[in-house]
Amino acid sequence: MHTRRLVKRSILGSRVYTPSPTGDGAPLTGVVQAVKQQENRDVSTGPRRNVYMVLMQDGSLKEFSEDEIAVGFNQTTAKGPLRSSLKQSSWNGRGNGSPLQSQTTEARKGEANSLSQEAVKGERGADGRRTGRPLDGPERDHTRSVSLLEQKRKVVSSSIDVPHVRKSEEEVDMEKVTAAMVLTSLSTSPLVRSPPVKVSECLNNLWKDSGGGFTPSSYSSRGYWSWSGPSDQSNPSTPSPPLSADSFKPFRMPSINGPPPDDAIDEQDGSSLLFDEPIPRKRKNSMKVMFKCLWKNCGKVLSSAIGIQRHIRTVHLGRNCDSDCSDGEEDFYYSEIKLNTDSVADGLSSLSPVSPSVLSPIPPPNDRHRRPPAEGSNGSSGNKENHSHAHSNTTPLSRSAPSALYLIHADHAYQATSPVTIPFTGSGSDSGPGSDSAPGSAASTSFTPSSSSNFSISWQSPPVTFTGTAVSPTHSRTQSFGEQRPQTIAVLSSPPRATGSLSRKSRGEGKKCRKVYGMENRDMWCTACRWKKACQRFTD
DNA sequence: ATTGCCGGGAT
DNA sequence: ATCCCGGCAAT
Repeated sequence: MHTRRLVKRSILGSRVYTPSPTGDGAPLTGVVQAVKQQENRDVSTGPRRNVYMVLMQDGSLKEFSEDEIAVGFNQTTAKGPLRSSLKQSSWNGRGNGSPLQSQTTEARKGEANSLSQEAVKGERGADGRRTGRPLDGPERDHTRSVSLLEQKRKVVSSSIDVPHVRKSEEEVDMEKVTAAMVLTSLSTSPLVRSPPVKVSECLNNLWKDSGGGFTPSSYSSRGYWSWSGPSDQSNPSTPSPPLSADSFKPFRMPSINGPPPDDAIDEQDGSSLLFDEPIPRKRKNSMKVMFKCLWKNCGKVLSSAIGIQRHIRTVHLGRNCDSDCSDGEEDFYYSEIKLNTDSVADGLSSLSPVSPSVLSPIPPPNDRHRRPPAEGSNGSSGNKENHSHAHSNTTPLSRSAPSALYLIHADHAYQATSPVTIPFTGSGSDSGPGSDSAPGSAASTSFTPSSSSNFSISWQSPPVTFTGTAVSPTHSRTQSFGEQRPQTIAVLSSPPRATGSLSRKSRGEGKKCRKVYGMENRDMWCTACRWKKACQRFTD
């Protein structure tokens, strides 16, 4: 998306010169707050005449026509941006509304324009900036009502000298961030998200301070969003509206395609979605996958596996190397969360084709592959058993958004059982899977989630297998009986592990090789018994 | 505690 | 593929 192009067209927040009200010829400077577009109704002024709301130095708001003001010192360059910024203004048609309200909407668009402010500033140069006067009493009162983001933008644009040389890396970052923010704001509810920029500081710096004040540390990519980091950690029950991430994710994709651009992006992603939208919105097609950090007290949720891996690797595992040197350990510390905003009832039924192994939030604590985060900081002794309760960490999550169906998909291979094979005993050489002699059994094994768009999950078939009464019709006692179990009938059921204990073959009652021959005659056992597999000789 | 055997590692 | 074993669950 061409952020830069879009962005360059805004005039909002730009400093302009206005004719002196006293007519003494000394121009005043002001900052464009909004643009009114007087459409054809005002024919006298010509077609598409613009009126700019300009916040003057003395705190007053004045309207100026397009002809009366000039951006910066260069009047000719002003016209372009001025005119083209029409569509960005939300003031139009809302002139009677409260300024704050309209600025709220406007502010979000303003975020997209922050870059343009740099561009404009480049044209404006230092001259215009220095004409500002120190702020004194009345001005402060007035400017307090100016939207926060507006302030931020202005500060960024007016107080930082950004030489073009510097634009290489940071600007690219900024563009990404900006793009992300714009897209986020477009897709989220119009709730005001107050930026963590201190208003008073901004106001103070707005006019008088051209140098110091606001230092855009790393172009606010990390600094700007950093508030959610600590609070997130200390407050696991932070409402985490995955739906915003939901809508956010598609826009993120392009940036993820390449080499993961920047840690800040990923981090910010998760952070912003935790912060962004306290009120989840319903979406139609709302099955999304998020990745939740299972580390104790972390619970960070990111929308990309890369991001969460990086998060775990850097934050928890304390590894600084990039993703190449990952040994896959991160995999143990996050889990996939499937978010479903449909009703729970819907969720369960609609879910099964999508992810069959979705049920238990976290693999059971006895899982030996899942190591507790031992090497963490100081290794506080309580951590270990806590980790096994990692799934309980998700409860605050679900509590905070009760309408959403949270399904944590443990995607590790060891949790999936082998594909269901339906051996047919007897009949000599069973010619392969194609034989459809058993209606309804074989066909179900190769289930392709046709309706579920583009999930490329090549999931194993569900593990629930009934072992039919082991009809071993021609029960030969030869060792070469073969390894297959007789007649295991697979049944596809949607919540595969719900009947977990059934997945284990019920214990055989009859004699087994071990019983019959005893340990001392182990060599007489059937191979399965020797291998501690299900006995094939004395099947029940 | 014993036993059956699943899941997975080693070769 | 074969062999072995840890460990779970049923008994």
